[in-house]
Amino acid sequence: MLELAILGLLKEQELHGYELKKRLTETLGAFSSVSFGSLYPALSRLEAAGAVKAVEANPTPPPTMPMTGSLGGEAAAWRARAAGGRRAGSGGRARKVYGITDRGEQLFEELLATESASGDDDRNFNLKLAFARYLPAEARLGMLERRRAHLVERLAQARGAIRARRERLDEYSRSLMEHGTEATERDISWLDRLIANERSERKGLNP
Amino acid sequence: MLELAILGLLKEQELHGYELKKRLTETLGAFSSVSFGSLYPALSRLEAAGAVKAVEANPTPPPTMPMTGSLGGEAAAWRARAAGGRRAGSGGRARKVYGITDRGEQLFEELLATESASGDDDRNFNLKLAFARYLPAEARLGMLERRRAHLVERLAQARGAIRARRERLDEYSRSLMEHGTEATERDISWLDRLIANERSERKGLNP
DNA sequence: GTAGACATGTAACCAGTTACATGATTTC
DNA sequence: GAAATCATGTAACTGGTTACATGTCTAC
Repeated sequence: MLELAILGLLKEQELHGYELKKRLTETLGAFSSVSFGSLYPALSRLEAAGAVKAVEANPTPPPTMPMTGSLGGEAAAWRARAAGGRRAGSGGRARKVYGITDRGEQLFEELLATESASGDDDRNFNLKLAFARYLPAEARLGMLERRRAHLVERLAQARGAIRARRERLDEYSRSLMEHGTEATERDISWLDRLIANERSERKGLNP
Repeated sequence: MLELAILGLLKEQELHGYELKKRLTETLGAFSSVSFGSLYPALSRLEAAGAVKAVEANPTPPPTMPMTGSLGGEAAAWRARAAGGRRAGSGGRARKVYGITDRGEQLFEELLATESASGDDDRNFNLKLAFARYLPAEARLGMLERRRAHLVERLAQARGAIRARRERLDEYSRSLMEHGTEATERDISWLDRLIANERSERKGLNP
């Protein structure tokens, strides 16, 4: 999971661990806080697997990103390679800037497509959605629909549980469960909007 | 965390592992799925620590629960001790029915009060709220307010992140983040309602 | 000269997971 | 007698965590 997030960020631009962590924390809600203690080992694993490699902090020409047309991130890219070689003008100890390899791109694709049975599920979906733009339209739609189905089922169960126990539920549990079902309802209709969007865009493209 | 959930359920009535798992799954949203592989070891640990003990599946008179006035749960209590001794009329292998001890009650209190720095945080809060009725009013209010403060901070950060990157965010990430902030806003106002409730009840009781 | 941001890494631990092993009882 | 459900448990693994160790550079 963390691997996926790392690869996804490195796909956009080369980064060193410290900067990577910042990005992880501030942009991917799924990783409100990764610790260095898990980030660096993850990077090592990826490096050992040949999915990323340490690059000379060369003057990387604005890394051509064909997919998004994202003009942004430039400031950060600059920050990441500041002043050429390792040990930049600002900041401390020598940094190791990583780039994604072809193997890494491949692995990313696999991880993103995986029906990741294990793990948090909610977190997982959020993370994958953050990288959904890299998925082919088909797969993306499938992912949204599976998620929707899953939430619908969860909602049904939650409602069942509430109905079955309503009177013997204390005030706090009841409020918690009701709030939970409301949140799930909203998640579902949010997904509905995303799905509708996908479909209309698809229709627009191959008429 | 699992320990807390187990103790909380055993506080209400004696249960065996299998039944415990069902309760965990269906009522505590925080444990949508605990596996036996973690439940049984947890029970062993608790038993080793003297927090729970295996009880003779005696004809337990309707376990007097002073705190909640919950009339419910009787059907399940019956199910749990069906037909007296171990190896009941229905179902398979001999079961081990656990009850909470004084040590366990104490541990429960500690776990519930703990500023559990580690772990999921969201999950954690939900679980604790489910047992909030066991907390003294003071502590309960404190817990709600800390949670609120935490969410407010998270909201501010999320908004900052969105503002800072709005244009260079792809459609999916943006939608995800916006949906996230909306959810957080709702969580906050839900908490506000709970907090208001606490205060008004407190006022009602010591005028 | 010291506080604080930048930067990387290791080791011990933790709370859960899956997969496996075992076995009784009921229902078809 | 096969399948489903009830019931308990172990072993190997996973994916993170905290705490610690180390070091550089900048700004006050």
